[in-house]
Amino acid sequence: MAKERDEKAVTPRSEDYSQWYQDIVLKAEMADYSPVKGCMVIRPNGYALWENMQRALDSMFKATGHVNAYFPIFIPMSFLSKEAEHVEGFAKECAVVTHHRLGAAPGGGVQPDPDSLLEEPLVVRPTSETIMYAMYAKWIKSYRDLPLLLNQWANIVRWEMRTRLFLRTTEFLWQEGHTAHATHEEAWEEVMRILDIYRRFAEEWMAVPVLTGVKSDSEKFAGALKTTCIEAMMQDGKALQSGTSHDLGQNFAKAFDVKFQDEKGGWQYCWQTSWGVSTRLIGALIMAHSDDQGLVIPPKLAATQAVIVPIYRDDAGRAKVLEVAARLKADFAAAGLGVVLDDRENLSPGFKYNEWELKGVPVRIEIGPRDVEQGVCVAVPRVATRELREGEKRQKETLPLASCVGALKSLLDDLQKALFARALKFREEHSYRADDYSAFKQDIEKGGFFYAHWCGSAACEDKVKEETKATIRCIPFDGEKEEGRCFVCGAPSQQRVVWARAY
RNA sequence: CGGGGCGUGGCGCAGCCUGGUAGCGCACCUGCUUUGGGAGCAGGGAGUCGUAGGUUCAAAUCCUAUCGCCCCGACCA
Repeated sequence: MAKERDEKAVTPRSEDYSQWYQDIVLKAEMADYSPVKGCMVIRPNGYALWENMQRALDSMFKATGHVNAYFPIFIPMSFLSKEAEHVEGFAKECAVVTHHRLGAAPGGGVQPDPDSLLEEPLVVRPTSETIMYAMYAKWIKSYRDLPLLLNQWANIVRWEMRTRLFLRTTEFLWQEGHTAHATHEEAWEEVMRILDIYRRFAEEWMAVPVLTGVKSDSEKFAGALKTTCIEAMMQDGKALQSGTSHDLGQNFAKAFDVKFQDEKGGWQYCWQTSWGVSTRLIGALIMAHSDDQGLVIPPKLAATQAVIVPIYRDDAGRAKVLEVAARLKADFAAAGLGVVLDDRENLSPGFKYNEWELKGVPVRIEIGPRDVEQGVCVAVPRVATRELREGEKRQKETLPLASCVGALKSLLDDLQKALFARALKFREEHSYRADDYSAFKQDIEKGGFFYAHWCGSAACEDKVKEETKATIRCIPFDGEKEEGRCFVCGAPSQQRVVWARAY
């Protein structure tokens, strides 16, 4: 029995965190490996989550004046080399299209037709700054054309050496916003406006608390003046960069000649921003909330908020229970809740409980003959929203059928809050002040965020990375000014920065 | 690109060392009994053992080559 259970269950986090993560993704049917190395198939359970994320983010972008557009997946190779830093940052991971036709191969099968060699190879976009700004140069002529606030939802390709489901795959889905402004101030406001949207999305929808801050120079986006980010802590104490918003200054504007005539008739280069979040957020969500039972999805992002599991002994009882269950389902659906009635036969209720827990459905509703008799049902949140009472193994709430919809809604609400609170508590319990570098070298092994003084030099940063694998995750915006000394070299420092090992 | 591991019914594995013509669990199909935390019994279908060579009377097993995938590290969202 124990062995059978092992086969169905996920590997416990304590045993092998990385295997646990993989098990969750595969067994909850979020994604699967594809025939192409490094690429994954996002299955309906995973894609539904992405769609809900898209919907929430997209409406926040729209509410702040952004509009969607779509640019080509192929970029002329020469575009990549127009901005020096940018090409250096991405050259190593670009897929290149060199032919436009297949022909018969000598040994059978097909091969690229040598006669179809492209004059200029095309790069599969690793990000779209270059091709978008080539167009911006064409569209922007006057200060009246600014600001230009575009976003696109797209797939991109980065040929990574090592991939992990959702966290880093060769192809992934994301949104990339690209804006052009008349002044640096406006551009910077945009950078911060978007970062705040990302923070709010992470905290309010994903229930994942994030730090916001600026990247050190060595961690910033290739071609940017400044990169701001949201950083989340995973349950193994590692950091996950979950979104970035870049101040591009005029670097790309100069490279692509994106300029406008101001009120006085003079020509000026635009100030630009770019920002993005990707399907990596799904990885963040999994690693922030899920447990050894399986996936945990916050109610606000779940496609299915509740699953109803009917319980019965015989045909008569079955009919009665299913009738009530169906009515309950209709009531939930009418209230705008995603609900599934699991009326599959020959599967025991216990089996269904485990399966839906594995898939992360926020609330399970049990309804059996006893409940029908008393006009109630039993609601079980995926994660407890309150302290368990004496003798209580898991939180089960008995809800009168009459007021069930409202009760479920508030239970979902409580769950959303509980998940955030739990994640925040976890982060706080794994955040430390580090003043002594040699102690830090020991402590970093256990994971967590370490707030330490840093002199600002890349040399100290490199040394730490070399010796501990930890990097500066961000220079937090809300960090207090505090006189101190770099914990590596002892030079003066005005503020603590956040160090951690990262994905 | 280094280090490790793995390719055997749909999934997870055993068998390989010591060659003898493929087995277990789960899943699936049928029937009956079941259903408040992963149900039981009976019957059934399904695998050219990653690929290509070689050794041998005989290869999942030994030898050689090759392909692929996963994990860990260096690069990155």
